[in-house]
Amino acid sequence: MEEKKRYDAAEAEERWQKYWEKEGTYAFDPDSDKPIYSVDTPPPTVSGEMHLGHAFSYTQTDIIVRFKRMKGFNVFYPFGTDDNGLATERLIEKTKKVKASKMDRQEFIDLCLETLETIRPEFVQDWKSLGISCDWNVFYSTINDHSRKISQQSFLDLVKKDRVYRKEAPVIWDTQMQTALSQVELEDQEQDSYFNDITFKDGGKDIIIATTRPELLCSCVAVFVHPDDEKHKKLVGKELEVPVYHHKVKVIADKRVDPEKGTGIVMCCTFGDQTDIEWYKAYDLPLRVGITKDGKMTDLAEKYAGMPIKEARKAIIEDMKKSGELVNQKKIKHIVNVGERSGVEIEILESPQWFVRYLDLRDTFLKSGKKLKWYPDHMRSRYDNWVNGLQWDWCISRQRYFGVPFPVWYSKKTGEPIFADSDQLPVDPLKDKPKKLPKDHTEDDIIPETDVFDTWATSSLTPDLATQLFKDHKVFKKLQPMSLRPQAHDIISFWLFNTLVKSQMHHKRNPWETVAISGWALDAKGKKMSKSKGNVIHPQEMRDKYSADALRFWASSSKLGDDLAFSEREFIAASRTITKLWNLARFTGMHLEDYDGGEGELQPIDRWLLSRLNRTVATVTDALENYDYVRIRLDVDKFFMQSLADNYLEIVKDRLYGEKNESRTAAQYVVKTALTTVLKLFAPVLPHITEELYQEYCEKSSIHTSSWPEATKKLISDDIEKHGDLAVKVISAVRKAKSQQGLSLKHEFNKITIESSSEKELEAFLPAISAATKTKDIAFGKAKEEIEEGLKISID
RNA sequence: GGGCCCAUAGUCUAGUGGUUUAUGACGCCACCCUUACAAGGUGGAUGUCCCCAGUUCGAAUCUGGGUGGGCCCACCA
Repeated sequence: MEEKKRYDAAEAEERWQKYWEKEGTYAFDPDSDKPIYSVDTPPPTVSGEMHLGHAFSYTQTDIIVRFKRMKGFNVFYPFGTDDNGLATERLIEKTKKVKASKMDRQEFIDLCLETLETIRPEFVQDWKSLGISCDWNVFYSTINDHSRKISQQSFLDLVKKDRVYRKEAPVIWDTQMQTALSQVELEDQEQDSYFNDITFKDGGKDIIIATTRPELLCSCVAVFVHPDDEKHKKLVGKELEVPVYHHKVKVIADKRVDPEKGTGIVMCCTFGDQTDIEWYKAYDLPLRVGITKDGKMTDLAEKYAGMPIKEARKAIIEDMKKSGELVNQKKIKHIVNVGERSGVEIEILESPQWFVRYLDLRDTFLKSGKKLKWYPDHMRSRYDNWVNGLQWDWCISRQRYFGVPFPVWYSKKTGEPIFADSDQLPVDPLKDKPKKLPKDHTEDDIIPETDVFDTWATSSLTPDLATQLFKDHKVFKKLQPMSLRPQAHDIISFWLFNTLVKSQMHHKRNPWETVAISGWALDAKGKKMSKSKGNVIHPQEMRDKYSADALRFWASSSKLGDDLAFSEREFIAASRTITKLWNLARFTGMHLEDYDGGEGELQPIDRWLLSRLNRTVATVTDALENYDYVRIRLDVDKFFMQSLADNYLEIVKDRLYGEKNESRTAAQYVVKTALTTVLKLFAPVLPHITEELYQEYCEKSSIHTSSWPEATKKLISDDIEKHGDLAVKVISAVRKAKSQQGLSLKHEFNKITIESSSEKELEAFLPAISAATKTKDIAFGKAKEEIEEGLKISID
């Protein structure tokens, strides 16, 4: 047999990935009777490449899934890509140098679909090359026909259940992207601004109000003061004259006013911020729209009409300075909401939108959250926190070009919506016509809805998108509810919550039994990675430099839910473990060529190792059942490096090299058992190297479909371990002596005298000590005795 | 401002009341070519367990308060 001296990770990893795909190692078997473990895999957004956070969290899930597979589950582990919505639009606009707003809509959609097809394989390849054990044939894209159909079906079902409505409502608006946004799509940004003290007129008296947005004066519909504000409460009920525009507005008392802020008096505009919306609703205030959808002033702004918002602000400030209506300006820094993709300050505008009504279901959602098993458990409170804080129904419409269209048309005559038939889905109302027209309507009497769904409206259906691939199969019912939802903590309020909402509405049950929440991968300083900071680490580079297994080893070093700072040293440590495994397996294999499969005559040191091994199996298995995969890293690594490699192997070397007898057979048995078990325990974390060594030295079939080791309880013994540990202490003391005297470890002392109160326990390990220290003459003795030659060791 | 989480050697980390003179790794220092491995081995040095107070016979561990950091929410006139 030609032996390779070194492990070529890059070569081996690619070879095994191809092997797994060819052999269908991770294929879900719909015909199997084994219990199913199903995973609602997060579909990553096709944005060109996998980032380190992906590598981190997908590895953590993969470890759990690989464990379940080895435990005998029929694993359903699909893979999808999320190629819906704004992210894709932006990607296409950038790479293809086009503007969606300046193109024919269908042409743009075709370009998106076409581009996605070409970049998707390469994108998915990053996941494959990490050794993620998804069944790549169970695939969905959130924009393909299958998903569009399910998403539209979901909408129609909610219509039927009276859970959706269309309404003119104030929505968060991005004037650059020209669409409604959800709370999720906002970012905070600190900006320099001015607090402008401006004068409203109470008859002849000046009332000073501070505002950062004087250009909204044309939209001013009321003025508010705090009901307990002694200074200003006498104004309540009066009508004030708005500067510049001279219309009159009422003064109303409301406790949402902070009397300490500004002058303690606030103007309410429709709309400046969220509080304005609340007041607008609570006091039935008029609507005065000052801003257009593309961020310019309306005719209401009179001389400023048509100006972009910021320009209008400057102009109105200058004019008010001249007129004396602006009495003071204070420079401030304040936080404003900007669109996460456009970076532009958001506005609140009223526009017709589709909503999912769910505020009435708050209690159901809280109860459902309690029924889920959360790992780690404390993540549940983030969910509760969000549900308790819900203020608005879910706005699911977006005024974008690329996405899943609403299956809706409107009657030109009545304005009533006309819904698609569920058997004509997926539909694009821009191209298709409704199956049934309302009475007295021809096709010319209808107009299509041009809005598309919020991406969450579709991605909240991932359990359905994945399992409905098996809809016509008898296994379908068993796939839901799914066993596991893995995801990161930042999107608990969106993806997790929305998925639960849809599942409760459609199926009246939770979409999964368990959720596993992973943390974030941070840069080496523990800071969030972002392109603008330039601290992005590409997992592909690390994979190429070290190996996929090393990358996984790093990812497995942080507890579920904890963030992990990038550390290249961990990759070096991982490489070391991988090399060590390789060498240990080679050594073991060398001595197993004539192994007959028997147990031989076990020596005390053999029982010591077997006890440690079985204890490790027991704790690691138990931990993995609780999603605590870090134990693999902590316990298996420790067992393998310390007990097995550093001590046991050094001790049994001379038995393995020695003549064929029962003692040698026992050593072969233990070494083979330990190697096989260690490989299996490491397999979820290091799938490539363990497969390589398992198939070379253990079995000719995949380690990943082999059975997870079971701990043999009767082999675990506290006493044996304690006594063996003493022997290891003696060996360590001898090594220390050699090290301090500058002697080679091979050096043979004439005699070693051990002083210990545990002579009886050590007695049985003398042959092991002798072998590891290369010294034949070992005896017990007293410290006081004069020893003429050799080494004296004291152990207690 | 509110909720949740985190804080252990230069760095990462184990440890949820006594078994700990705190675990392992990286890094550092010294020695060693030893029949798996020099991409190695053996040994060594390195800690106010964030701070203060309390509970307890005993606290890294429990309680309260503080400081620093993270995520989410709210505010952002």
